[in-house]
Amino acid sequence: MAHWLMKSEPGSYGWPDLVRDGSAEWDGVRNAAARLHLKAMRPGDEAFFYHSGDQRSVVGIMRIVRAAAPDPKDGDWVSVAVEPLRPLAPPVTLKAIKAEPRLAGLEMLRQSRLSVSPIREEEWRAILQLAETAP
DNA sequence: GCCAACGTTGGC
DNA sequence: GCCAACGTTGGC
Repeated sequence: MAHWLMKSEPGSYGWPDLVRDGSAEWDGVRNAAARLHLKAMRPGDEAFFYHSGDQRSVVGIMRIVRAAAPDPKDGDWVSVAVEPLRPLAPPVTLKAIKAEPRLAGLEMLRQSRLSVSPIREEEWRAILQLAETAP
């Protein structure tokens, strides 16, 4: 099972919206590198839900429930279907991520504008640990 | 509000 | 095919 990180502006679609909806089509991605990552996703993969903008935190974990299919709004692009698994309480802030040496190689730090990025196994565990040990 | 990073567009 | 200009994203 692979792990991912997916960003959204909470003002446009946030974790609470996903929890309310029960599932969502993760569409609107218009970046070639992000599209490659979407296409690599398999049902059962897990992804962090990251709030960009003011919050700048990983706020929850979701599960990929359907592989990539043509984006309903534009068939040149793709979307996957996701479901919320559980919130990260407390959220893991970008600040905490940057302060953790084990996360120095994180793709989302290297390319801050990339909205869908892969997360290595060790990195996934390190972020979960940050959530558990946060004050 | 500004700026860095990066993608896209259009002129040549 | 190159590159300058411009637009967007996201962090500070």
